[in-house]
Amino acid sequence: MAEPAAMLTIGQVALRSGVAPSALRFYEAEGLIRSERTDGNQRRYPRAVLRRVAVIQAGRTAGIPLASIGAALSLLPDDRPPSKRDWARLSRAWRRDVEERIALLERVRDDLASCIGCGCLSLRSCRLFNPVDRAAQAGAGARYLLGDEPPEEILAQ
Amino acid sequence: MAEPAAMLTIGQVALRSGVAPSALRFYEAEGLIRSERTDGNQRRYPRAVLRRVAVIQAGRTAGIPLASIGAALSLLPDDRPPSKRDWARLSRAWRRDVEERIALLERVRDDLASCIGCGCLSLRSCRLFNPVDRAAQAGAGARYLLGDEPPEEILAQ
DNA sequence: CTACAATCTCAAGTGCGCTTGAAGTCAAGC
DNA sequence: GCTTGACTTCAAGCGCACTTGAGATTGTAG
Repeated sequence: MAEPAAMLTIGQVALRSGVAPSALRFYEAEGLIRSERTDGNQRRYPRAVLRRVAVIQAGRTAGIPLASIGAALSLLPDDRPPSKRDWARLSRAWRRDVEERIALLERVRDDLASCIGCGCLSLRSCRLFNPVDRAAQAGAGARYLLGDEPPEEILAQ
Repeated sequence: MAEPAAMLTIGQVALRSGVAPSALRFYEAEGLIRSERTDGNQRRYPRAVLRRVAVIQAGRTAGIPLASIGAALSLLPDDRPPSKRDWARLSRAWRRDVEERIALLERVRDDLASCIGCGCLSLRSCRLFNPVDRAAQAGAGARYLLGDEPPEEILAQ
């Protein structure tokens, strides 16, 4: 006697997820979520969409680009609960991303702290000017190539 | 006998900082850095600009919007080394931002971990669906307003 | 003096993640 | 049956942080 599992309107999903209808339509256009349609062409979502939207939200918070989130979501079943393995795979992959991001931020935090110590006056030791893994960013590469002398010159004021 | 402290061309600053000339011009247009000009109207930077650019880079890495970085920089002297107090002020302010951001990411990380445990099958305990401080994001407010029942319904598949 | 790389300005373009607006359709309550 | 609010599509716009390109000028090495 499983009921038809009432579908949600876009407004209801928006309310429950905290995501604007326009964003939901956008996600659908980008293939991150799907909907069925009424005879009158209005979207109807299975409840499972809320899970997907929650995952999208978590990914966005973690700074993962929408396209990557979409790729990850495509590994999950579309409107059925993901299996433990499905989920573990996605979860692990993101965890690494998140932890890298955390490590980067911790480094910035520590650099800021160390700069309080050095006062940035005689900052031979200031890590802000030793941008070790700055290249790790999505930069245009080619950072500190040839002319990269040690901060010596920078230090002279 | 302090020499004229040779100025840097935009290309040199680009090379040493790892920031593209176009970005340096952009930063100047936005008031984050300044330059002097040669008779022929080319930019010349004092070495101190490298400090400012490094600060900009650190801020960007920390996810601080350029405008806020600009505001922070405006508290620092323009082409002289900042005093310990100047620096400590900026440094402390950003440190809080960075730590908030880290805390947010740690929460996402932990949520992902907890979801491995719950498998998202019977996720009464899944924190992904309990978006506690999701509202802390730069969202459009109004998240989980009235119709915000506990995940009960979400849980039903 | 000349050649050539580097620099200049200004306008327009890019990528991401949406939002907004116009013009029209649908669905639910009275 | 009608009104009203929620919904539809499509195109365009926005904010951020830059990049790109055109066309002109500068600065330096030979």
